[in-house]
Amino acid sequence: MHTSKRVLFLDLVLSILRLNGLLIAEGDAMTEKLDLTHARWKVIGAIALSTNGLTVPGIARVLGQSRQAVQRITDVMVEDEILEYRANPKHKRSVLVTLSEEGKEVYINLRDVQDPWAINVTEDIPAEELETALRLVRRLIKKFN
Amino acid sequence: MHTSKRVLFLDLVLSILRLNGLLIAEGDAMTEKLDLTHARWKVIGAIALSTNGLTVPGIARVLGQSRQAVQRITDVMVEDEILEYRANPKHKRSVLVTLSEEGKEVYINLRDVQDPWAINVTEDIPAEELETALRLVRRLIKKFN
DNA sequence: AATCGAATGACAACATAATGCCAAAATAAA
DNA sequence: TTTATTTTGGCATTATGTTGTCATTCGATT
Repeated sequence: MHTSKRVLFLDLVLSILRLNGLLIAEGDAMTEKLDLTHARWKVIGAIALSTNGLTVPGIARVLGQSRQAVQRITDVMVEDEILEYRANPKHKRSVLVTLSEEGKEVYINLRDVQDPWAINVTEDIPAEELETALRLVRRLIKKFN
Repeated sequence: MHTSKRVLFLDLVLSILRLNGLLIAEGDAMTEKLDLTHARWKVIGAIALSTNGLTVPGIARVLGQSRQAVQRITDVMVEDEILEYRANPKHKRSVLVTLSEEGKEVYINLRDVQDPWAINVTEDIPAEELETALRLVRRLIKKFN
């Protein structure tokens, strides 16, 4: 049966919205014992994946959120000594957000629960399918940037 | 270059979080003139795609959200006469949420902006890729249900 | 029919995020 | 350099969503 691309795409959009909600629930359940919330582990994940450090608006762009929302979270995480603000050589006002020593430990603990989860979930999914999906998702992201 | 499935998957997860944010921004920009917010068009979309009507918790399941959040939105949308609560033959307390006459018009307007957008975005993307991605996303949704 | 567990509605408290606004700084363009 | 545009920080307001709790209803099991 032939389904039009339009319907296919709208279905994909709704499914991604749904998967987003489920992923957040998964993450929250997974990080419950680490005293993390999704707002927090999303920020930690974004920073950990970056190579040269990220500014607050940079994190917001990676996460597809408003910079104000990210700023709020990073401020309290700096207070909690999970994150640190460091001078940004490329920008006087916009500081870089980095993991503190404690934050790095948190990240290690995060990976300790995240990795087995990722391995388990993808157990029966070929890498090729993941790659194809990732390529498409990135392609869409580019369009909307 | 070979990337492990684990990293691939975690990358996909972050990308989906990001795409989610961008899709919401796209939708909000698109529906600005329709006086809709993403919380609202998500509900309208879910109802419109259902065949036999949906209850509030049903909508929440489709959207991957809490039923309380959906209830809050549907309550104000009923006040605004976009939605209607109808008796549910299968459940005494859990009513069905349907589009009112005005709501149907809103949905028509929604499709008027949504369809060209969907067609435009998928212009250079083969249907097969969309199908593959949709299959994977649904597969993941099933895992997390 | 009686009972038990799951689903639902209702409400409150809280967390997260978006929006709007303005000033300062950075970047790009002239 | 000067000007214009964009980015950023900060702040307040509002919107959205989650979590927790309790009573009611539904559905399944016995």
